[in-house]
Amino acid sequence: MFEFTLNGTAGAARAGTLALPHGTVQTPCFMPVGTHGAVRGLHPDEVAAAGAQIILGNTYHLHLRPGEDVVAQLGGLHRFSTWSKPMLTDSGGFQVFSLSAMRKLDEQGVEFVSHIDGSKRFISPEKSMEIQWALGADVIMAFDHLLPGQSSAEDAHDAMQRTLRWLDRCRHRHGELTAGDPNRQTLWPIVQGGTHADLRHASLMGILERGPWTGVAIGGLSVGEPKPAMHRVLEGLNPHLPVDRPRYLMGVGFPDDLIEGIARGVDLFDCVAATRNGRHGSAWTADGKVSVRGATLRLDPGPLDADCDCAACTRFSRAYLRHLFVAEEQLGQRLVSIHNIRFLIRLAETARARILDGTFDSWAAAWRSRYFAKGETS
RNA sequence: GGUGGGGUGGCCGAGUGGCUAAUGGCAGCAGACUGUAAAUCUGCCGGGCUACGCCCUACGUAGGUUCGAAUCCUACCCCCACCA
Repeated sequence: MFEFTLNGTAGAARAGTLALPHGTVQTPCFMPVGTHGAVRGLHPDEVAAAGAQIILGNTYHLHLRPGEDVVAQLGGLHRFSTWSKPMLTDSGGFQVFSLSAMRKLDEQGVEFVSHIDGSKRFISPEKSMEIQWALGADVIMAFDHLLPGQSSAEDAHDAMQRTLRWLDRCRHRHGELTAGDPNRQTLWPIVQGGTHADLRHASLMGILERGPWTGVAIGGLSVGEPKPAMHRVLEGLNPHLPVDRPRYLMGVGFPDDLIEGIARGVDLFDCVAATRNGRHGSAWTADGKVSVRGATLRLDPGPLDADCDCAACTRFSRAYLRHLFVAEEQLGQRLVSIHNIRFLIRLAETARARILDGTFDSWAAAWRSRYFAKGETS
């Protein structure tokens, strides 16, 4: 269980297969985010129909509501949500970052003020493991400390070292929890270190010393740093990452980020942008972004993206989708969310095919020039 | 026909002498969003410019008072309510 098989490579790009308790995942792969145990706005069948092989859940949010005890009593997150394929939960580490204004951090852990009712909640590495074990995802993440993208070397060093110390505690507690059932859930560590090459290297070395691991995540990117900085981090880590383990670039990304990540050896991605932008009326297409509310779509009978096979593109016109947004019908938000998810999943699927047939580089080059032809940024 | 109330930018609606090209809201337009405190947030929104400044045209219509009027006065037009 948790084995990763490399099926082929093209330069740094890799195509693999990851075996998890609830199924296998073919990589490269985009994982939709379902913070509260649901991909926002979508039915699990729609998520599966979009080609999702694995989705995320969130420790912090599910801990607050409904509580991991409730989820456990209802049979775990898979049964509770009826999502039967693999699942990964984030540790709450991202909330250390995103809720920085309402938390207090020390070596022991992080005290959050609940954004729901103002109550104080304490999450430590051990607590995160306990919550994630109760939720029951196939893959769980270490509780880490991440910082804004442009943090100083001193701050990044501090957070990176804390993340390593917390990793020891995560591993210890998770080992206790899974002792009787080691094939049910696996824990992945997270490389931190900001945009500082030496810190990233030290973080990875610290992680590998503590191994073995069934996968390695790269966190703390796409949090405000310039894109080339993220690319340099990935390039710096690539030669040192275990070849036979999946690499998960956390919280990334936009379509071009998937291309650049895959080209630099990343296997797994997750990002809320597909669903959030979908709800906000921004769709990705092979020719760049399309604002679904845009006046130019008013009488456009064509699909959002002529190349797309999603539930929105195979049936509805741009004019109708625009109408739904203007009329504030939820169907519009749902359809564009489905489209964006399908777009990223299909991008990863195509990348995999191109890696396997050896044409990844030329395909990626053509993809970039078309996607950015209109001069857009992402 | 009489009495009272009212006519403000695409719509609704503030504003009762200068700080008003005119508060708000809606509609419209554009943009942002990366391990989800987001069905959210931001900007533009009379016209024209050799534009972070200037010039036009604007508060029913026409005239008047005033250094200065959406704001005061007069006439007219229209709308609403009630009374005949």
